[in-house]
Amino acid sequence: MPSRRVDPVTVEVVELIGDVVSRYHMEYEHAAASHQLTGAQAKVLNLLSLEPTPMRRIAQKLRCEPSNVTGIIDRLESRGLVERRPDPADRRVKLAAPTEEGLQTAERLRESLDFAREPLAGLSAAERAVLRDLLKRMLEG
Amino acid sequence: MPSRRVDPVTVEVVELIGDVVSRYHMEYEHAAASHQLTGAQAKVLNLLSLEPTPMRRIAQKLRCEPSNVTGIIDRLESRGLVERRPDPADRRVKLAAPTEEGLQTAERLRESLDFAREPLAGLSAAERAVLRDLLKRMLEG
DNA sequence: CTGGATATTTCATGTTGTCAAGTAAATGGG
DNA sequence: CCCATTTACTTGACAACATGAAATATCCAG
Repeated sequence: MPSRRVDPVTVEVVELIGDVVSRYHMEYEHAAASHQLTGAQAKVLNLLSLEPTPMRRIAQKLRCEPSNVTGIIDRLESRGLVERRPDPADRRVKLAAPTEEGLQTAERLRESLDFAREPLAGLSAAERAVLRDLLKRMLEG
Repeated sequence: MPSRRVDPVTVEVVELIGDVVSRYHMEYEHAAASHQLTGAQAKVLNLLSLEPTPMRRIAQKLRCEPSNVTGIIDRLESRGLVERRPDPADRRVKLAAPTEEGLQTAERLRESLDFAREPLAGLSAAERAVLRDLLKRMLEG
């Protein structure tokens, strides 16, 4: 029995979420590309702009293998946006940290990531609060 | 002007949408992998299960270059899930169509894509309707 | 019929992703 | 202290996905 008790509203919501996901990606990639970054690079640079992070931790955040992070950091480093620093507390660890230029790029990137802010302008403050609560409960479930 | 009037609720909603997107992807990839498919292959197979589709049209749906679709269809075809058919109306066009096995796989895939349905179960019918309307207005904006 | 547009493929190339193997450093039980 | 194990990272091999340019076949308008 493939689809039993399929509430039509649920189906609609599922489709809308698919649309949101699709739009999110499109606009994220576009914003990244406008700074000559791929989506993955933009994600990592944004992460590092909060604080220098060990390679392993980056892999966990990205939910990928650590060996993958090596390549992404390599490419960011070769462009002078990121550097590897030793961790004074553990010589095995390398902390990836943004350079000055990397921080500036991350800042400009954040500014161009208005994709979710602008569409939300159409909702009132009360509606945004309702949306927040519904999304929160959906994610908890 | 980097950050003018950044409503904290808006920021929260943006973050939650990021979470939704991340979770959607994770679960989509997982569902696809459980049928030995990549995310892109699952997306295409699902698309084709609705109707046979020209290569070019698939590229438009995926928002990628047509040359990319060639490879994805190649891999699906080599596994017997999809076949290329001539378009009787235009001999330049190739229609990608699911095989019988491809249709069955698409059907099973759909069943395992409950990722968005299950979390929504935590919301009442009225709440789902509100969520639908808010998402709809957000996407229109 | 010819010239330009369209649909697909092929090839070269780059990024992201996996896995297995290797190096270096930390850690804990004897 | 010493050795075995674990942990962090890199390397290398390989596959999928993505782009762009060039080739081929077909369509279509003039």
